[in-house]
Amino acid sequence: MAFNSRPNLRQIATELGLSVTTVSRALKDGPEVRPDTIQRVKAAANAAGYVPNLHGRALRMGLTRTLTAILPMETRDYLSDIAKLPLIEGMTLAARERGFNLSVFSTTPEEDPQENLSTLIQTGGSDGIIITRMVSEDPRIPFLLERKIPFIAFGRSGSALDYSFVDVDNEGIAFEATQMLIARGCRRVALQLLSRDDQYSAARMRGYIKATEQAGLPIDLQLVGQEDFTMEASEGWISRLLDLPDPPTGLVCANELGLLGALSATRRKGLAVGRDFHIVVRDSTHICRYLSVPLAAHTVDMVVVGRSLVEGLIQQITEPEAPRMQHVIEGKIEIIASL
Amino acid sequence: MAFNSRPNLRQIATELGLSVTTVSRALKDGPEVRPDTIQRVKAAANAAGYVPNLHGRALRMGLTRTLTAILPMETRDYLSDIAKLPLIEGMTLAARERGFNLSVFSTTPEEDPQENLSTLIQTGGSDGIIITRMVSEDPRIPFLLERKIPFIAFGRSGSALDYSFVDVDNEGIAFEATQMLIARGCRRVALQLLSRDDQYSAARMRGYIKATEQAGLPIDLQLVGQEDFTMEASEGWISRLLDLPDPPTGLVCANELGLLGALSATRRKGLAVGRDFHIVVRDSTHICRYLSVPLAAHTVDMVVVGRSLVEGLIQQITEPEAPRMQHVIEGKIEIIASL
DNA sequence: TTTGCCAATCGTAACGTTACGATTGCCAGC
DNA sequence: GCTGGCAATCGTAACGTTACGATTGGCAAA
Repeated sequence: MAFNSRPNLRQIATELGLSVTTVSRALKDGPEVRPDTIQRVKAAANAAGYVPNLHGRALRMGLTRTLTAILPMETRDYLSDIAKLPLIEGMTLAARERGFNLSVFSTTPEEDPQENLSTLIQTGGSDGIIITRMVSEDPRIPFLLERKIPFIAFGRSGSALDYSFVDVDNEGIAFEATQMLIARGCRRVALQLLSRDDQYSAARMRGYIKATEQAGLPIDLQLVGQEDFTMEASEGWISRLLDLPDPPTGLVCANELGLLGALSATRRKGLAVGRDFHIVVRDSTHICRYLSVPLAAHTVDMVVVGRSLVEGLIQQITEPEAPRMQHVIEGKIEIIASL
Repeated sequence: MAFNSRPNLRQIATELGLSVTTVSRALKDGPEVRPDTIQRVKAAANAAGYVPNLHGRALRMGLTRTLTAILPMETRDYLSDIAKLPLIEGMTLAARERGFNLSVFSTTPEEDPQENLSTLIQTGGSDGIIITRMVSEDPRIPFLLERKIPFIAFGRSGSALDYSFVDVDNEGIAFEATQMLIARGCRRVALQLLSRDDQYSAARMRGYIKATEQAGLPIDLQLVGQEDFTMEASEGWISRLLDLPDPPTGLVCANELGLLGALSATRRKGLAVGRDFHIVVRDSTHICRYLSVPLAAHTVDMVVVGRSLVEGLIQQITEPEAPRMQHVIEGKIEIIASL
């Protein structure tokens, strides 16, 4: 179907003088069909350009071979969304390899995520859902579990429920980042958190505290900021910290926007980043390479994350009884430009 | 289908003591059904949470209500791909409004586009295709036209064939950009073109020449560079131009990477951008806002482009005889940060 | 009462696939 | 020659939907 009238099983069957059943079985190497018949059928199917009709198959088998990823866009600024590109790439590549299609369902922040989910489920035509941007005790998790809809989450929700997820090791990332700054001589390190994502922030906070305590340094909650950091908000926040009597000399940034705000603030104070002030940024796509500023970045391969999400979801669809994938992906620190 | 067993027409029909046919017709306000029956059916369908099964319908009607967008990723650098995010957003939103799903087919540059197209067509399950990154005399156009596969292209191919496309007014953009630089006093303006896309480059070249000639200035082809500009390549190219005895004082950039290279080169030469040297950049997502450099950007609303592509494609699918959409979208110049 | 008409509803087939049980043909064993 | 068993193949039904022609019932006209 879809575009033009493509050959179907019946056409191939009559062409070969076989039944539809035999052709169907032959194409999937059914043991009931004689090997030479299988060869004949495959040759004919190939010649005719036969490809199974997805809808016929889906109707019969209750399987769509389509996965749907729900991707909320920040809209305010696509720079914050750039990590979604390698994510999409990883997801579609992995899906293609397994014979699935990836449907993308982009949403705006104004829309209710729950609402969207219902719409999507009703629209049907998908074997499973990839949800992102998890929040603490995310209501979508019980919602989907109750309805027995296969799904996988990018990010943990902190709920005790048993569900599939792939997450980035935020605790490890924050730990290593803080440790690195301390090793460079920063005795007071600022930590930038995002307000919207509790789990993410909690994990980073744990890593930060662990590294600070391990170094025998005191924890000063003044140095931890958690808000919805735009570039301006980030600039204001770091400016205020730099005005403290005992200002921080290192910063663990939340994301690219946080970095840009911090750079702006340090420039204004006349601090040289990489000498007077050290920054570790979370960067999924090496944008910060282009800033020509000495800093370190903790990067995570989002293509791998995307692939992993798709694989976990497909596993859940094909083997519902298998244990859920719960995969935490490590990042790695890279020096973007040294002093 | 899809996930769980949802109510179907038959269930609702037996529940109401009606036939499947009547229920089906009632749900689409068929004139053959009594108004109060329609009410009853709709109420029951609503209560049961009935939603038509896409595959049953697709099988019967030969329509998938799915569109597929083929998106080649640069991989080397997602920064060059960031415009795809608003594009995706526009496409999915418009598709959703019209009851279509958007399937994304991400490809890597190593893959053969033609090959990909065949795979995709064979996979089926799509009513139409959105192709991007058109090249001169793009072979995909006759390929798809021959097979009568509904498609729309983002970008023109320069071929004389009659097909649907949405394109950005590159000639107008280059014209306005050049004109603006000349108005700011630049008597020699450099133009940066990309090697991969002939149509794009040719259009920009036309706009550049038109503006230069209109101002009565000579055309110097030394100032026009066409290559695969990475940030480094761009920096090298503009550095060489600045070493000329009569260097340019203005630049029309190809994209974000070109801008970053140019900024790096001017910084090294000690030129103040916005005073000694003027830049107009093509920017689809306002990334350049974050550079805090005085420059002008020619922006195109990629959400609009995405919506337009989807609308053109759906039109072609639903009304095959209607004229093809051939839509050129204007950009607009914005001063990002003035001196 | 019969006929004709129209509105309302129903039954059947078909889209292309796969699951499952039925059928065919062949050959060994008696 | 008949039976049992097995390999190979076939036929039918079903998934949920819609198109199309058939059927029903009621009521007005003859």
